[in-house]
Amino acid sequence: MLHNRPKDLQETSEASRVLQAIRQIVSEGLLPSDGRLPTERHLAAELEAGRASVRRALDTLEAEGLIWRKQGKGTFAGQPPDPTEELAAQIASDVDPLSAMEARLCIEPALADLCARRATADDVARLRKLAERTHDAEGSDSAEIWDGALHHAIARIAGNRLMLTAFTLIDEVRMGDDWQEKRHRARTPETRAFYDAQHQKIIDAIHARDGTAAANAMREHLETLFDNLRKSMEGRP
Amino acid sequence: MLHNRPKDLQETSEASRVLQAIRQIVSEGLLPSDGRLPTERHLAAELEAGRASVRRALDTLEAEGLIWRKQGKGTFAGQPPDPTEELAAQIASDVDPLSAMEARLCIEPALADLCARRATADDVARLRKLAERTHDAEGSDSAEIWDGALHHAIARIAGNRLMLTAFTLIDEVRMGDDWQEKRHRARTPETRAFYDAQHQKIIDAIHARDGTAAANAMREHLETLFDNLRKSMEGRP
DNA sequence: GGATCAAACCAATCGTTCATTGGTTTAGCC
DNA sequence: GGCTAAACCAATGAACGATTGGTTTGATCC
Repeated sequence: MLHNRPKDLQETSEASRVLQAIRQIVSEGLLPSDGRLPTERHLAAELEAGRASVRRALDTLEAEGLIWRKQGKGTFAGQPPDPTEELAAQIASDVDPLSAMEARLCIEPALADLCARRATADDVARLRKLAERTHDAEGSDSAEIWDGALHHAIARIAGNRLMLTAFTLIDEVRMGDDWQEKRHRARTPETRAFYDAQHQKIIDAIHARDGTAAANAMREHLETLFDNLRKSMEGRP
Repeated sequence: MLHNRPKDLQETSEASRVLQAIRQIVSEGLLPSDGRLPTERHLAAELEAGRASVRRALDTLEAEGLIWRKQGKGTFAGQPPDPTEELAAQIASDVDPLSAMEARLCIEPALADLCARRATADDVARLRKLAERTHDAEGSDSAEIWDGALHHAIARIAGNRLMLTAFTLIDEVRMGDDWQEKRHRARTPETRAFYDAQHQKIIDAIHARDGTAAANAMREHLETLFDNLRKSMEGRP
């Protein structure tokens, strides 16, 4: 409770006072295990503020990605949950690497296209940073992870929730199991240099806002991956 | 009703009599659109048999894969549904009609392509039958359903589990609600004739095993749907 | 005795209702 | 302009009852 707020010390506005108070609640571990915050009405009463002020503060925190809200449900700390993983686990058993690649070849060029048409300057900068990380990665493991992050970022920037979910589904299944090893074998120093160049080409097209070129570059990239995967598989089935 | 069953002709047992009767109900198209069978109690009364006999018959049909049952829900013809619906229901809230159409434009042409390369003669025959049903459908509701079944069949024949799941995801979200009404307005007698012709074109391409043509025909079909949806939306937002 | 039926009960599901919660608007107060 | 208070909307969830498949029991009929 903050009942003893001195009325004469109003150097900071009501808005920032409330924001600070809620931010403290969130950052400290003072929440139930599900991360649920008190209701807006409750917070308003507790902080002796109006609901509008509380909501403005929550708006800020939501924009910062620290909380997420759902009408009729509540306000929660952290990121909104992604139910995709569960579904991916369920269907992973009857999906083989080739059909996963087929699916990627279908959806990722389209995502690159949308990405090129919707990316902001910030987005492009973030992609370049990810490509750099992929390039600089030491081990094959690490390179895989940054490569995945790059593809995922492109999917997110594309700005279509359904297609992002479809991509995530494919990605989860792909990361799932088994063929991890096969892909590892398919990633040699030579292919890595090749992949880096293709990533550059994709990002350049996105930077140039050329959706068609981005889609083509992505398709080319995936075809390369596909070929290498096939080679690696027919060698040792 | 089978009230006039002669008591003296008991060459076949009660069990097989009930089984035959229910099998007929399932195989004929005497079910509501969702494939729901009458309740066990209802069937028992209708067939003048006990519930136990009806259940034994349903056990057989379930073992044959012709029906599936769920406690508290009912008995249905066909196969049990995917776990995809759950995911669809969860993300349906933040998907708008336009982005759903965007996703369809991405995935369905690719599915048509794969379908053309993998469909058997039986598959093509089934597609033609569905297109016919769509054409003959009386109401706008009914046409929607058969249209959906046609697109779903193409996705299934394409033979890629991941892409089928992605399609089902989009389809479930699309069928969810809200915009149902908008799509209804977009479906007029003129557009329906147009759609029928486009369906024909798609199936012809599949029949000819021409993947590229099938994809293009599908894309054209979806573009038409997209345009009509947009018109219908801007008219009354 | 085997098969069948009637009845009763259990458990899962669905539709409805109602309270809760975030989302939004309006009016009034410094 | 910033803030509060109040009222309303829309979405969610908990609770209840009705429905439906799942199961058991005992009676009935060849």
